[in-house]
Amino acid sequence: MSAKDAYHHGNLRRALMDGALAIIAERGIEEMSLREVASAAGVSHAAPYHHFADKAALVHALAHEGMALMDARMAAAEEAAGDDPAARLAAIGLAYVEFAVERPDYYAAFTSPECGFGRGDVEEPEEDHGDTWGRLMRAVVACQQAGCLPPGDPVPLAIYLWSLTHGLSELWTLGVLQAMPGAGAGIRPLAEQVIDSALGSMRLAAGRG
Amino acid sequence: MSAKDAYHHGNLRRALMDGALAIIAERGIEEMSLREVASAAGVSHAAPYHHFADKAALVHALAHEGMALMDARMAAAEEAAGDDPAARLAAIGLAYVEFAVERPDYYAAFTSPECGFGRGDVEEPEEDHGDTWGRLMRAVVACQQAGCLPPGDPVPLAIYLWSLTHGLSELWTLGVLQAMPGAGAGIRPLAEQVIDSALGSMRLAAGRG
DNA sequence: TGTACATCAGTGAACGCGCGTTCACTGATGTAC
DNA sequence: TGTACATCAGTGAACGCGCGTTCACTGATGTAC
Repeated sequence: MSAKDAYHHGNLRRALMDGALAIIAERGIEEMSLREVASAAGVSHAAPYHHFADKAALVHALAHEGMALMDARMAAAEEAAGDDPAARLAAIGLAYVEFAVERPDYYAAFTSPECGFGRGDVEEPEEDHGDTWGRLMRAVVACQQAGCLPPGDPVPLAIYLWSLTHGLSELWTLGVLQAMPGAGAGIRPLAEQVIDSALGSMRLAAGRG
Repeated sequence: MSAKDAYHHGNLRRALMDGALAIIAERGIEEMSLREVASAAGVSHAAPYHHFADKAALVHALAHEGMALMDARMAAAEEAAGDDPAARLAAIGLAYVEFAVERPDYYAAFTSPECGFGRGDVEEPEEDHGDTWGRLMRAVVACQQAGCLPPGDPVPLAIYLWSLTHGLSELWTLGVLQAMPGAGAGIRPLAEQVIDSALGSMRLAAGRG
């Protein structure tokens, strides 16, 4: 970046967010400092304050963007899965795991205690967040109506599936699963197996009930 | 604590660990500093260095102790569950979730990237850690032999159950699930429902296969 | 029981560091005429 | 097209802070005789 580009950078906001993501991906969100982000963007450490009120605002912006990206990805996967409700639900789950594993930077941002998907975001999803929980619920209900998930309250089913995919993502990212035999093929086969197993055995339970 | 007790404290190591746990429980592991821990124990900020080589050693000790406590709890729950392999497996899972939720301080310590149950601990469990993974695997195999889990490679089944319980614990601790309707009764009914549902539908799948 | 002494576990000053944030500033940019 | 000027987005010095860690020290403790 030339000296001229540095002045009236044009995209400093974006550059700062990307720099922050890179640092988070590399060393974790606790290690991310505004000063390092600024210096990585080739800018003085005071410059970010023209684009973010404070450090928390940067993290919040990342969380926001991350949720929107993940929801978009889940929407696309759901759409691509066709009409079968079970396939759509599986696609949502797989997209969740893949996003969490591929983008631990975003995932760390919107999973962070201060601005993650704690209380408020589930109850009052902001519009441009996407509505991950709502999407999951609708897919679960559609499966119930199609008879491939047991009838009754959909909430416990949604919690079950969210826990499963969230836990799988987390154990992978923590490194536990990556150390296990057969992990060489990456998260995708494992996620497919886990999700198919969940939906498959639940479908049996639905048929029985 | 009197001034006399402060000298040759006798239990400063324990007091430091307890103080660290309290701070972690209250504000998270990133906020825990050796200086604050020392001051909470009523001792100068240099005193901890007579008991821990550095800050990482403190966290490591907490992780170690936490794993041992959790394993002990799982062992007790398993024992108390009697002879039915499915009941034993469910008890293990429930104990995992309860420990994680009740002791987010320990959980944060042994889940932390630097000294958590990342790579090494699964492959080479230290003896006094307890062997959480091994316990889970044995319980899964026992269920397979009893015909209440599908036959075949037990590893994916164990991963499945670990992901489920880990994810449930994490979503609860993050606060997402606590904001949902019906969360007033705490984690236990939810955990029981989720675990029973998993084992129940898998048992159906086992009967079918 | 008393005394000398080694060891143990504290103290408090000091180090250098990186951090978030503020502030007066200045050079570049874009606009009105 | 040229000029005056408001605004925008940078700079760099400075602030106070808490941190991990080191160090020489000292008072308490326990033990050998």
